[in-house]
Amino acid sequence: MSRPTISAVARAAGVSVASVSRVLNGQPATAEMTERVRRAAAELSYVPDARARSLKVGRTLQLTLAVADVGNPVYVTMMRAVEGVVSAAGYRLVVTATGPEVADEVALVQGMARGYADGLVISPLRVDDDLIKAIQVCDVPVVVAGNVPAKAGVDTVRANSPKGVAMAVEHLLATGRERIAFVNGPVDTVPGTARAKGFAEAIKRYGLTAAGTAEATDFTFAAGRAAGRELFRTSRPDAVICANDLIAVGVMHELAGYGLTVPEDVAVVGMDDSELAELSFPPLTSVNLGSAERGRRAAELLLARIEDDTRAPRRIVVQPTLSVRRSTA
Amino acid sequence: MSRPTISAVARAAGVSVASVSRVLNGQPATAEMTERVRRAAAELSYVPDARARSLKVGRTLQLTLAVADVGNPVYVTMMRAVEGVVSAAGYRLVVTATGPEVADEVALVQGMARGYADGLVISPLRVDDDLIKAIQVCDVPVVVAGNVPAKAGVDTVRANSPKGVAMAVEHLLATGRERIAFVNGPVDTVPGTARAKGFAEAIKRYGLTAAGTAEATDFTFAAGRAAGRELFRTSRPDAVICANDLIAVGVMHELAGYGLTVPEDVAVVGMDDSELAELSFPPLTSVNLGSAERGRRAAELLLARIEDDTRAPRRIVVQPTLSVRRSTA
DNA sequence: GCATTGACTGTAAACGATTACAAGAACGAT
DNA sequence: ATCGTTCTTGTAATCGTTTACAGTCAATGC
Repeated sequence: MSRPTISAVARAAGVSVASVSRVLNGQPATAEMTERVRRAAAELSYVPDARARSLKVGRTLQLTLAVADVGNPVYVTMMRAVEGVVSAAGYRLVVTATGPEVADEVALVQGMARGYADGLVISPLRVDDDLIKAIQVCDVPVVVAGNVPAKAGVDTVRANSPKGVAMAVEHLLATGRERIAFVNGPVDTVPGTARAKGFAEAIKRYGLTAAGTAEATDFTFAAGRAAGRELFRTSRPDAVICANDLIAVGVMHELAGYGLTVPEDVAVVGMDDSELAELSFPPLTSVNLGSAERGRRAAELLLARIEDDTRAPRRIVVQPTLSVRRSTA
Repeated sequence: MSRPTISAVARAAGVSVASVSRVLNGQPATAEMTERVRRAAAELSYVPDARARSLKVGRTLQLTLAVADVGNPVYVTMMRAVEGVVSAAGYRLVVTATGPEVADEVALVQGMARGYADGLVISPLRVDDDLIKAIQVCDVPVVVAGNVPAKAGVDTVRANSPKGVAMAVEHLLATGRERIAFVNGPVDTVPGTARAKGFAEAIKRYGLTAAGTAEATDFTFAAGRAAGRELFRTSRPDAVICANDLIAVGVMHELAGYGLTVPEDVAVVGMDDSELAELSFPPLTSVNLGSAERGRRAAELLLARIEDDTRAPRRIVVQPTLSVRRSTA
């Protein structure tokens, strides 16, 4: 048995479809009309068809969040934050995983024109001109949680990761470390380049040189572990800053394998301050790049843009904080 | 400038809308017709409206996955598995977080009637008659990843967690442990009751008594930590089985606080064998309840059900395996 | 050369809602 | 009693597609 339509309800209540629609959407009607429609709708357990409704009114009440990897705890944090804002505003959140390829992201943005959703928050790992162009010509509002050039003219919420790296360096120096190494993620990603630059600047500012660097092939535990092995083959730093928490945990595991203890022999700092930082052992000092706040602000920006499409694009920068835990004590 | 519609394309190409639709959907047409339509569509960068299309054809090509907590790594695993199957079949995956309340889940299932998606995989923490009834009367296919009574007559994929707990007990006994404690999650949840039952049966079978039990208020790290504290106030087990990995990690942190080392003083076993088990320190022995496989099978069941709605409901049970790591070495 | 076939193409009716517009009812003012 | 106003309700158009059906036209067979 198929779903009842609005005309079935109208027939059952003995009124017109227009009246049913009006009553169910809270427009004024007599008490008797309201009663009859309500009763008939309940009787048939009618629920309006979202497809038809969104075709007519031009809105789906769905928003999309696109992230590179649903498994990365930092995206989980962002997801929760976005979900909170979005559902409070009466929208449903659709979470999509883009692949690691920038082409996937371009396809996703172009696909938005199909009207699946009323807006998009995208957190791209890699950005190129195609993606920016796709966002610019996209006819549904898009907010980028990440770093794109100001001249692109798109709404943006980003972290200040160079400053975050600098905070980590300062903290390590202040706690007496002298030979600081850096394990980055893939340098052809947006966060990768930003963090590499931040580290280079920070140590230069303090007149230091890097006590070793390595590049993980990915922002994952396994890649972090491999990069840690690489790093310790040639260097003996007394502190390691890592491009994210997963890499940091990988490095800590590797250190344990060499009989080095954290924080006594080597201090380790992660980035993202994800739930993992708290769970890891020892608990990981981590640069909080404000993923929750970034998610929240991005969602708010998107809602505002949906409200008023003529507003000038805004670029929000969320400042980092440092969560000090035992891994650098 | 608003999106071009199919009639704009038809006008530009000098043909009828029906022809445009046919060409774009790959139905036979003359080479010239195909060429003209393709050219006009590309010219206007036309993409068909998903809302209108799904209203007409009655399908959205979206499937929904509903989980209680997007942050729980076990759901992340399941999510990835479902996403893989679903996108290979040409569907988009919509991930929704239900709240912890069963009423939220009922509302979600009822809301499916709006036609947001063509099917639903739901992994409910708590199940009651309302939820089962909602699933039964729901006119879009639903697959439950979890445990519901056979007489409910719904497609189901579930884990065998009693057997999983038994495997953990056997492993601990085989490695010389004698005083086994159990830290459960909330006992009013489906996995909570199943695991409590499994533990009670297993230790009885081996003629043991529990060396202590505690109940975390939630399947989270913080709750696990608190439950660990509770447990060790009164008991001195040499092994602890935990209802999931997050709780296990919480317990391990607590143990470290007492100067007890894992695995020398106390062995710890988690459940779910999530990514966290590998990351934790020491790496956590964990019962793999097959979340990836459960996700995969659930997705396949859903696709099959969409294909043929008359099939008798199936109940699939995925068998557990044990991933032995250092926490019980 | 004409009827028949077959392959394409166009016309128009859906899908299920919302909503502009018109029509009818009720009511008070003149 | 009549008119105008206001409030409620119904009729029908509309959103952008797909698709059943009918129509056109060339090719084929006799």
